Amino acid sequence: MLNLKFIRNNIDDVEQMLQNRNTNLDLSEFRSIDTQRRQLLTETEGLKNKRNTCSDSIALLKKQKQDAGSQIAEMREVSRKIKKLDAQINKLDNQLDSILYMIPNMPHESVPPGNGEDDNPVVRTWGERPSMTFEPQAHWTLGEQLGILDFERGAKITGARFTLYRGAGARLERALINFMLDEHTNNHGYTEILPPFIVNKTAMTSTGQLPKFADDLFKLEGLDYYLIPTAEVPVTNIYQNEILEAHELPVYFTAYTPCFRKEAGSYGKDTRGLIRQHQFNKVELVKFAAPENSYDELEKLLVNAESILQKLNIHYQIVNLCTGDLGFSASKTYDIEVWLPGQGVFREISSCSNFEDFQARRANIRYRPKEGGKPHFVHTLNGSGLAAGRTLVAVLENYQQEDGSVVIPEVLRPYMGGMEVIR
RNA sequence: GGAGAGGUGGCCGAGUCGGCUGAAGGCGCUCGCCUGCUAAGCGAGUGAGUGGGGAAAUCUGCUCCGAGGGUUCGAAUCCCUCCCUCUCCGCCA
Repeated sequence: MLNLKFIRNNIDDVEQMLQNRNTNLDLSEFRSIDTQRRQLLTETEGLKNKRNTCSDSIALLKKQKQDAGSQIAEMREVSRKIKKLDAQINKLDNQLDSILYMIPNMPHESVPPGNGEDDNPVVRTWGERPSMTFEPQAHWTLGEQLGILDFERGAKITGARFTLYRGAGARLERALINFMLDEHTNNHGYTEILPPFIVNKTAMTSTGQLPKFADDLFKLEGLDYYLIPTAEVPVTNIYQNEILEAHELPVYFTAYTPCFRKEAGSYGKDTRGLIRQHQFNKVELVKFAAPENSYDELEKLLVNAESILQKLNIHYQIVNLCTGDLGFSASKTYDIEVWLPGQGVFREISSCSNFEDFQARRANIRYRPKEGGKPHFVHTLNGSGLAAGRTLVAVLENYQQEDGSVVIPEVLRPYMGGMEVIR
């Protein structure tokens, strides 16, 4: 969330930002609650000051065995007033919080203006479209023909948007996960994490999934526990309510987890194939950085994610999300979009974001600056490195051959027991 | 699931019959002194949040001893609820 004082002092900018992000939120309520709250706060603090000093003198009187009856009677009245005021303030605090939690992050100045995904400028492109002398197939056709993806049985076991992997398909997904983790831990300096796949409400609120996006989460019956929609949630919360030392920053974590999303509101979208599942696998990259170099860290994180596709030798492009397409918690986001010949489109395979102190403020993650003094909020970043299911889609579609077989990319073969082709 | 113990500042750890304890003592850290360097020693300082005054150094109010309620003029200290940790027993991957 944003800093209360920041909103108070820059309310016009915040309202402009809400417009740019197509967010329908009126801040007039915020204004009135905020001023009211501050009035009551001054009042109650004055009374508390009186109570504190009086309590001291009552203690003194009692020690000297003198009568303190009249003061006690007076303070009884004061305490009653304080209790009443505090209750009012508490109510206002809750109202204020619920507004604060719904305000999205301020975009960084380098974020281009725009209404939606069509306005995202392409930052750079890597590689080329594979030249195919035949009509490329979509991955769902390839996967079913090869017997490695079984959409019907997945739906039978659970429902729509659940898929059964089989044989070389299951192994290929596992190979991709292991390959990615090895790259990030061995070559990019990340520490591997295996976090809980179920988290509590506090963790979900810290990273921004709650309260606004409850509809997209799977909640466990009768508990305040949720299935994670991304490893970002448990991994960012590793340092919830902690103060790090400046020399510890930046911290790099990578984690494989399954991800669970309801995909509410996307009925009829990407219904075929592996693109939009309720459960998918992802290797995530998470960073905690000092504010002064968090944007350098974002560029590096992006490069780390890209390197996976480069080693797989798959064509992709990078877009800079515009104000209208930017996620709720992010200040800036790059999407990596991979080329899918079977569908003839670029599809998002990774989303790399700097959240600045937006999540850190919610999660209360701070660090003590080198020069000493009060702790500051860290900047948090994360990005997919990459979504494994969609990477598998990209491999199938880009490495397909005319006969429907799929060549396994060189770098994955050691992870596939030396297998070279799936046929 | 049953029985018991406990949750205090960056860490360890005191806190008596509720009141000069935002918190003793120690460690760590910072600054200074001293020894040729290192180690040791000596002295001083060192929690967080939020509000107000001042150009600033800084001064000042309020809150915080797992979380939330309650009792009281006053609670880290008493009562209730919840959460977490540890030990033992049972069960289980």
